[in-house]
Amino acid sequence: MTESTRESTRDRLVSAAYDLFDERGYDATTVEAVAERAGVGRTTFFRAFRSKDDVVLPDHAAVLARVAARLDAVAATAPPAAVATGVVEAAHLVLAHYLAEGDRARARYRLTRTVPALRQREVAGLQAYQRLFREFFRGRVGDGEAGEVRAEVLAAGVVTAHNHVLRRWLRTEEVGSSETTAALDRALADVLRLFAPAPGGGARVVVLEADGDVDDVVREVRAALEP
Amino acid sequence: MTESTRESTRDRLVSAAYDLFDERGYDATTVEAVAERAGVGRTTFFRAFRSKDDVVLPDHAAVLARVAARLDAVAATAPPAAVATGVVEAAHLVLAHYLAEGDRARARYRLTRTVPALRQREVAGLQAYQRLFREFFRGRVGDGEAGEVRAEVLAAGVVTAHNHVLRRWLRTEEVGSSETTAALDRALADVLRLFAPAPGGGARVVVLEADGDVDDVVREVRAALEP
DNA sequence: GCCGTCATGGTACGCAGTACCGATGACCGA
DNA sequence: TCGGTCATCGGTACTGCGTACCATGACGGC
Repeated sequence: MTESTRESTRDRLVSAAYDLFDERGYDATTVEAVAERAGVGRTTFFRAFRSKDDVVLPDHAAVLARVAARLDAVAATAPPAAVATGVVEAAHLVLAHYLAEGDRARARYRLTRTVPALRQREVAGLQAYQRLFREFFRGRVGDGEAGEVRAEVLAAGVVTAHNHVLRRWLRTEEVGSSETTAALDRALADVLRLFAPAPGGGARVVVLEADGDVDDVVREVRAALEP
Repeated sequence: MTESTRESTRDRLVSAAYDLFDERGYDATTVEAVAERAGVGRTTFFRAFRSKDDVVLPDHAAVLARVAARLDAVAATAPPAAVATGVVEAAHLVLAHYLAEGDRARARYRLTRTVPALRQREVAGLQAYQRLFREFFRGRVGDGEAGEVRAEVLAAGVVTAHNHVLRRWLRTEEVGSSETTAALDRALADVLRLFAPAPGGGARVVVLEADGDVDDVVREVRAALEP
């Protein structure tokens, strides 16, 4: 059988699975029932998907690979601005995929909310993204043990912020895509700013908010830096 | 009563499981074999543990409850210093549990590294901690949508930093407990400092590193704050 | 037309997890 | 001491996921 028809059976299996999960629920739906509705045998299902829950997240690997490719495109010596751009654009890749999916993404969200096995599966998927970003940040946010921790924490922050915005979109139906994109940018900027290296290179200072007097802030900085 | 029956059935099952997992591997060990070595029936195993992988993380729920209790002890109006202390002490509870476990914790680490199902289970456990810290930080690190994101990102940072230090201890055998405790404090301070509100209340400034001249830093702060 | 090659589907099996039920034994009041 | 009650245990049977194996048929090269 050719490649195109193999893909179509895969798609038919996904559609059949989502339909049945919606009708009877995840646990009450057997793999055999999904295969039967898709018009294939049970064996074919397990050839297309490694497990029953794999059919719920069919293109996780593909999106992950696209994110990895976008991050790989950033040179090791890239300046901070290019690093930030790479992160933001990688995040946009994921968001764009969800926005394109539309209703199916929302159906999956409902499933992962209610079925513990699928929730675990989804969290494991997030972990894969986090590992990607951790490797990406390694060496870019400091050296030594502190740098390692910072890279991992930053990666967790990026993934968490993205996931937060994504969940917000999935939860509420009236939020537009442009609004969601803007919210993602804001959230990512909030996270990335925390770890932004200072232009001078000697010290790293982050100003989160500046409602008070500037002199107070300066005094505070001096107190923190001078022994 | 003999020595073996004085130990609770649950503990006997855990020991039998870890022994067999070490001898034959996780997948090659059946629940029936574990129950048989523990001297009980298969039904009793499933009465003590909800699933096969539950026996690998037997006191996850207990440690989680202790952490929750420690965080609950922090008043909603507690000052930032008390908030930070609560977080650090809660993290120390988890670390202390691992240090007390010793070899079993290392055996579990090896298992979670090699068996995919157990790795998924472990990250799901981390998610539970993260949810706890998220609720704890909610309302303490800002209001509105930005505050929500920040609470979740901060929770992810705390859990990630803790997990990083913990994994480092699990990986290398020569690291002492006091050294690990110090590393945990450092890592948590690094994370918490990012979100620490300024004492003055008007501005928030974070000094991550200060290798350069103090005047340079001050100039930088002024440049960032003054429009 | 004949023969590899590969996707398919069917069969059988192991094992996790659940439901049910009878047996055992501890505890307690009479 | 006896009998009743109740909880815990172990055994049995069942569903369903996931895997291994094998026969079949379609396709393409020779």
